[in-house]
Amino acid sequence: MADLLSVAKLAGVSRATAARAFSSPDLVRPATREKVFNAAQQLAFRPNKIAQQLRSQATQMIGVMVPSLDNPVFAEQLQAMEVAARASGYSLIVTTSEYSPSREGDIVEEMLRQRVDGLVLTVAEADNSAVLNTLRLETTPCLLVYNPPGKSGFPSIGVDNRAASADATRHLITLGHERIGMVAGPLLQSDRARLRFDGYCHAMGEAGLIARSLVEMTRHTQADLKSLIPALQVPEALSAVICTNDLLAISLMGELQRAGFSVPGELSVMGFDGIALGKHLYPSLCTIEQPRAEIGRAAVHTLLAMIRGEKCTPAPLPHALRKGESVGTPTSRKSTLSTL
Amino acid sequence: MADLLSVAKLAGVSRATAARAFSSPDLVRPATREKVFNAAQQLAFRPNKIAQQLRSQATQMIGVMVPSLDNPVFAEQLQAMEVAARASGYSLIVTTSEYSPSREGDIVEEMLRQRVDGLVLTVAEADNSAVLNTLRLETTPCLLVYNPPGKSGFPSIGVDNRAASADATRHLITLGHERIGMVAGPLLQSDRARLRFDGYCHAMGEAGLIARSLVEMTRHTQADLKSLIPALQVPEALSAVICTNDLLAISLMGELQRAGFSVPGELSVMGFDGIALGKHLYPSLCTIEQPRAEIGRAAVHTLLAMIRGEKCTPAPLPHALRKGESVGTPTSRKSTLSTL
DNA sequence: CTAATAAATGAGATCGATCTCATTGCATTC
DNA sequence: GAATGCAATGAGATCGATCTCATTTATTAG
Repeated sequence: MADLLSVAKLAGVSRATAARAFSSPDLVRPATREKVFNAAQQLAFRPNKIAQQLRSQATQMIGVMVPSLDNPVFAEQLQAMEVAARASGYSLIVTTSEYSPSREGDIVEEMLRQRVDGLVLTVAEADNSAVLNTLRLETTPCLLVYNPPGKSGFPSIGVDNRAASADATRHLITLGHERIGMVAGPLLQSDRARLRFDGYCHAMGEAGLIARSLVEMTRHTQADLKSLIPALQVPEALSAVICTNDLLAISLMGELQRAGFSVPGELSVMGFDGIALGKHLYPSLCTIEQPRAEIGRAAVHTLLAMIRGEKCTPAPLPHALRKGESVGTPTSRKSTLSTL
Repeated sequence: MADLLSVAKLAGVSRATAARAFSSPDLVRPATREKVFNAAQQLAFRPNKIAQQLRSQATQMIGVMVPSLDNPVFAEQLQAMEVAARASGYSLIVTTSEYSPSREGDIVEEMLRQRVDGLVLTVAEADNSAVLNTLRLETTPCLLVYNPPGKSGFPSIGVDNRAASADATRHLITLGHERIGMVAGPLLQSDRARLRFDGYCHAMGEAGLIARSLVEMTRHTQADLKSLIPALQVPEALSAVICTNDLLAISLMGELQRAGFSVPGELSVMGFDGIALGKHLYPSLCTIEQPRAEIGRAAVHTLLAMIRGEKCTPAPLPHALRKGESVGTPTSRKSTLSTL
């Protein structure tokens, strides 16, 4: 691959002049500039970013780590990030921790070696995170996404999980539900899932209702969900459940219907996240919509500001309650489902 | 950030020795090695990949371009790619073309400037693609994913779309369906969607059935899908439709049900892709499963082989027919849906 | 037409790691 | 004790672009 030096030679100028023809064309006489451009054309010259990065000590690359791209909530965020980053001349190095805190460290170390200009991370646990403790000593700007801001001290982009979950709960309460449960995936270890549980408890208490102890599943598989159904058939009937994320809600809804229960007739199901697909299902998923694309864009723009050296304390982004057919009033219910 | 030179100084050795302590420890006397390691530790030395890349003329980075991460079929592939790449010491630069051929060129150029060791692309049109024509002149290994192998001349990872679609059609025919339609998204311009239409036509002809002219939607929105429903209510009733992808199938299914039609009672709906969510819906989506994760892994391994200089002509990966509740027999049908 | 000033260009260093080649040091052998 | 050999280390070049500073060329003024 042709480099600047060969272009310069062919054009009969020095490296410096050839470089200037590209980076500051107005410092170069038009005639000379043309000679350089022609030479570059002939040799199919393509500037080497690596050399530029080494020289300029900036890579224009953002390191991104999400738990998994199998969950659309992260994929949709990433899609928006990519567009926003590219619009600002940045590229993304994308990695997935597969929900494993131990991998988080290796991944981040690798990205630091690559000298990314900044990091956008979603970690398992923002407080008490090994990676974040390491990063605190580094100068590379780092921004959290979805993780609640907190002791970690890092700026964070996302919604107020506690408030959002409380809103979801109140929505059900307003519809007349009283026996409301919460179902969490295998990731209750996740900080945001816990906040969602908090919010639910808060809203329940506020309405004088009993927050049921939460159903936490060890794994998120079809079999596990199925096994959840009999577990729901005990003394007191639940009329609604909130799932800590949409994937879980959709799966649960499917299993309930498959087992012959009507949603929302016998049980209302609410999700959390607002993945795009939920809108198109029947019944459509009632959920808390996190503005995934907006979160992605805000993450990029905030990080770029941090890279420029600005101090950033982003405010939580607004969530929205997305009504959906998966939630109804409890009145019409003739349930056989029971509480735990 | 501390560099090797400062480590060398602190350790009282030359740069060369310090470098060797890391890259070929056995060439360095144990005592010296220790001095270097200690110095590195003290200075929090972190090797600079950029310098290594410039020197070694290899980045250990793979450039990936997919149309959009909003479609789980790409997100799931990418998830597997990331894990496979990391396992081999490679990183991914991820970009999205947003289905725009014009963006494809810029994106690939950018990745070439970054000197990625190889490219994994999903383009709009493999034959007659501007990007691929450019890349043909380059030495950077390039591999297509999902795009059918063809005139482009680039190796390609994916299933046999034509055969898979024919299998889907035959599945419906075997169940007794005769009036089978096909619904395509806004992307019939996409090469794979056309092959799927071909396969459908082929299987229909083979069974002596009439391949309906295909319904192509200009956009893939809820409103558009809704408008499709009356368009289906003409003279002859369809008993089944195949959608060119799962997202479309899921949305269609939702709209049909919302409009009061029973799936599969009045209309069987089949998808294509096999995104994970389809399994958990009710009715679960009957579809052609592309092995997304396997495709992602194969893409990485094949590309790495190409980078090593091996010639690669990967065989199509096997697809699978995933049975699902969205498809039934036409007998029980009391349809009001009609053909076009 | 020359002096003074501005514009254009070139030489060389730099970013950080690594490779080649030369040199030093130590040990083995006769 | 000198010679031969290998192990360990250092000096310097290299990867490709860009920046600083010096130098040359062009321009304007007097």
